[in-house]
Amino acid sequence: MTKTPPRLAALTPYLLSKTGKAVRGRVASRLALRGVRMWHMAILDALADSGPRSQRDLAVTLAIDPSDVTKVLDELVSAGHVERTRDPRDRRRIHVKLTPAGSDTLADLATEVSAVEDEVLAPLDAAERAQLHTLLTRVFLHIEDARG
Amino acid sequence: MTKTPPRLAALTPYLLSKTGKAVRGRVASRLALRGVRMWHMAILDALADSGPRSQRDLAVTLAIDPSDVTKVLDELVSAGHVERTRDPRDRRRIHVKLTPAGSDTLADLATEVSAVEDEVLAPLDAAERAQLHTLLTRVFLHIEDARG
DNA sequence: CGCATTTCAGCCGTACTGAAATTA
DNA sequence: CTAATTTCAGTATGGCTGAAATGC
Repeated sequence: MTKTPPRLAALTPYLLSKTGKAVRGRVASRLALRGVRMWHMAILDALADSGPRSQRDLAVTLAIDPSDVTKVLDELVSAGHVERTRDPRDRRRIHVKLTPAGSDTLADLATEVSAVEDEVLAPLDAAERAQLHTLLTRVFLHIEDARG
Repeated sequence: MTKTPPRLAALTPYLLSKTGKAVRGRVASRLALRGVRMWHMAILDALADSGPRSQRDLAVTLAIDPSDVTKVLDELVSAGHVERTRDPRDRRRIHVKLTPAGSDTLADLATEVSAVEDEVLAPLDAAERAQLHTLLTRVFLHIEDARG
């Protein structure tokens, strides 16, 4: 029984921060069963959505540090989920491409996240879930472009 | 311009995790200006809400590791925000009490958090903010008692 | 020369683990 | 003796910084 102090619970930022952390933890646990972490999935997702792209692009799009992109890609490559190839037109750039295996894995990971979604949003009916998603999306977009 | 991959944006857990993290970051920056971190405020809040209590109680209530409670309290004590006294009836326990200075500081911190709330929820009107808060509260409570 | 991209080595803050010291 | 509370020391992890290597 962990009754949060009322003053904290009254603050929306606190609720956002706390539920966000809890959700992240659950998703991370699930993904760990498949041997990946958050950034692995995010990168696979970005590649599936917008096709092959440079590491730099991935870093900017996902707001992740370029040096961390390198590490995550090292693992994704050795797992056979993505392929790295030098861009012949600008040899500084490295193009990253999803492999069929990576695509399959991504589908599995999405299933895991959906499972977490069902768990976490259990107390809400379909309309309420949609409402929450809409409100969060608006807040999220607002935050996103408030920082470039 | 950080356009999140559509597949990720479609997942409520992702939105929760991401906005939660962003909000946490903003709150942390604000609190840092006053020389404190999240847990400092959470502990001050818990003390303001329910009066003096043992470190163990604080740890359980806030779901923070007892050893971390020790460290945070070290800082709160030397800042003059709380007082530690041994419980005479059970000398293993240490009772923690808010000082007037701590109480004042807490009020300031709450103001900072409210400012962040206004920033973050800017795109929502009053009714929508209330809606979001209600939905989040239900999800939060559900998560909270799903883990003891 | 300046600038962009990738990579590496290391640091820092947070959270967790394990064990000691004290008291019940 | 077992269990509860506080504390300390060490560990692991993620995100960050700074610089090197390469190419524009």
